[in-house]
Amino acid sequence: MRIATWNVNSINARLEGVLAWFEAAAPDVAVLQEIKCVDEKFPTEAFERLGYNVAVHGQKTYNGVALLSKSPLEDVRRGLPFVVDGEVDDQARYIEAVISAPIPVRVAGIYLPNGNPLGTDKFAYKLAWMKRLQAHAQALLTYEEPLVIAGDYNVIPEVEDVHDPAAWLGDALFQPESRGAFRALKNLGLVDAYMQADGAPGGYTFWDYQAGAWPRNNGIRIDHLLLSPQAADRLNGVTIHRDVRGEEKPSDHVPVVVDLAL
DNA sequence: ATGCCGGGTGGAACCCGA
Repeated sequence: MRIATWNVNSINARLEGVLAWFEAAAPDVAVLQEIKCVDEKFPTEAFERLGYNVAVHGQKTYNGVALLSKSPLEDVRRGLPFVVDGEVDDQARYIEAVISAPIPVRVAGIYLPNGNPLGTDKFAYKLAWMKRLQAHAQALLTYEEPLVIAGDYNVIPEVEDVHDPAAWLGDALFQPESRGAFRALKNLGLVDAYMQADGAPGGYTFWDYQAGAWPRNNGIRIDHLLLSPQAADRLNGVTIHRDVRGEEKPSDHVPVVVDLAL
């Protein structure tokens, strides 16, 4: 079973290229981030024609996530639980479902907050969101089942994951607090699929639109798939579809696909 | 290069992304 994650930077602006990629790559499951539309504006029928079941957690203008699967979706959750009662969150950044394959797998799609600039409520929101994610991941891990938490984490885990580390020292994606929270998440018992399957430096998944970042390969690795032990034990490989970045009207992120023996 | 590009909104200029 192949499970993909892709920040598409507006599903409707990107639809033609996204559908072409889905026809060619044909992942069994995919999570999309930054769809930038409400549920009713998501091109559900176009994906259904390709054989996908569709679950959407959208919002107007910003954020928005979707989960697609050729097998039926069960137990769909939209939004992370709150750690403290009474908290509110109007940003659509989390979707989760159980894929009813012969061996079921729970797949979560996340669009983790960017957090820039530092010293603002945006960075505090990022760290608070990561705490909520950690609490929920800890709960899910108690099920001891195949689990994949995939998406745009907006965290550069290590210096090997960035072409020009010095340029990112003041950025929320490369702060010790952000990297520490990502490590804490992994320390619950989750495995970074790319690091287990490959681990080569420079496995970038994002290149800025500006300043010739793509032709200069000035990239960062921020799109990750974290696996529970039951999923990691079935890991066949990970593929970063970096060529997609060079196509017409690309997203600034490329798809990352994990292959699990499920 | 704390916005050079690019998308969305709304109908110009501004918010947001990483």
